[in-house]
Amino acid sequence: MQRTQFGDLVCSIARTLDLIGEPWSPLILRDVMVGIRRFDQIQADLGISRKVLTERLKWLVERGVLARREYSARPPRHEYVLTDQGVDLCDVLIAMARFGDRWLAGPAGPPVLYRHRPCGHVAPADLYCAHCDQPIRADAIDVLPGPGMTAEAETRT
Amino acid sequence: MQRTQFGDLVCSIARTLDLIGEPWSPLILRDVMVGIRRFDQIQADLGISRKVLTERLKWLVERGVLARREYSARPPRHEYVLTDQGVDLCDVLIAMARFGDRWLAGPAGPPVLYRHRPCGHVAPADLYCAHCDQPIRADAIDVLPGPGMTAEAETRT
DNA sequence: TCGATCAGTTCCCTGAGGGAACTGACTTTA
DNA sequence: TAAAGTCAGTTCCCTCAGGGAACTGATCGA
Repeated sequence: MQRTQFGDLVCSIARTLDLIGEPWSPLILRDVMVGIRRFDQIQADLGISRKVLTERLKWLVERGVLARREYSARPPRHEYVLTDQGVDLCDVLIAMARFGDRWLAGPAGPPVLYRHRPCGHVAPADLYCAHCDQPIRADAIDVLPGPGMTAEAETRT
Repeated sequence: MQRTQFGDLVCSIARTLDLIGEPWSPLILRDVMVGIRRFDQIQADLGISRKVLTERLKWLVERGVLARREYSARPPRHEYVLTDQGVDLCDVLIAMARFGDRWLAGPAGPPVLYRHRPCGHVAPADLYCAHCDQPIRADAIDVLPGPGMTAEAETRT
C-alpha cells in the first residue's frame, strides 16, 4: 500500500499517528492495558492475522511503547507490558473510549466501564486545561507556531 | 487490503477506530480544527491523494463528524466544518498532540502550541477523573463489563 | 477568449493486510 | 517414551485499498 509516512510532518498529532496510526495498534495497546498480554491471547481476542500481530508488536517494542518481558524461563514464554511511554499513550485510548461511549454506544449504554482505582468510582475522563482547570473544548483552542517548528515548515500549518 | 471492520466489536475504542481508524482521518480532522477547511487546501497541506481525500471527507460527513457547508453560491464552493460530534472527537486529537509533544518532539520543543482561549494560556490538556478531579493514569484504571456488553460478548474482554 | 481556481473523478500500479498452513521449542498426559 | 498440546511466531499466496498523475467541468477575473 506504500503508506505515506507521517513521522516527518512537523506536527505532534502526525508523529503520534506514525506510531499508532495504522488501525490495529490502538487495539493491541488496549488489550495490553486491560491485561491481555500474550501473543495468542491478543490474536484470539482481536482476530488479527498472526503475521500482522507479529509486525505490530515488534514495531511497538522497537519504538518503546511496549516491552517484551519473559515471565517463564522454561519453557521460554514472553508477554508484552506497557512502558511509561505506553502508559501515557493510553490517554489517547481513554479519550477514544470516552468519545465512543458518548456518541457510538447504543441505548444499552457503554460496553465497558473504566473505574478510577484511586477514588474507586466509574466516571468519565475529561480533558482539563492544566492552567485554569476548566474543561477544554476543541473549538475553544487557538493554534500557534511553537519552538519546534522550523522555518521551512512555517509556511505550512 | 480488505481491512477488518471494527464497528461490530463490543468496545468503544474499536468503534471510534471504525470512524477514524485509518491513518488520514485524524489529520483531516486536525486540518479542519485549525482552520484548513477546503478540499484543495487540505490536499495541499497533507499531500494526500485526491481520491482518498474525497472518500474520507464523504465518510466523515456521512457519519456526522463533519458537515459540508456552502460558503459561496456562485461559484458553488463548499467547506468542511466540525459538527458537535466532530468537536468532541477532537479531544482524541488533543490527547495525541499531548503525547507527541511529550514523547516525540525533539529538543527544540513542540512544533505547535495550543492556547486555551477562555483563559488565554498555553498549557497542556490533561485527563482528569470527572468524579475526584485527580489526574488519570492508564495503569490506575480497572476495567469492568458495562451495561452495553451483551451476554455473548461477555466471554471476551 | 484565455487562463486560473475549486472540487472532484478516473486510470493503472504497488504493496500491505487477510487467511491458513507450517515450524520448533518445550511440557504434559498416557 | 510416544503422542498430543501450548506458545510464539514464520511463510505462503491472493486481494484490494492507497498513491500518483492526468482529466473533467463549472465558474470567475483580466
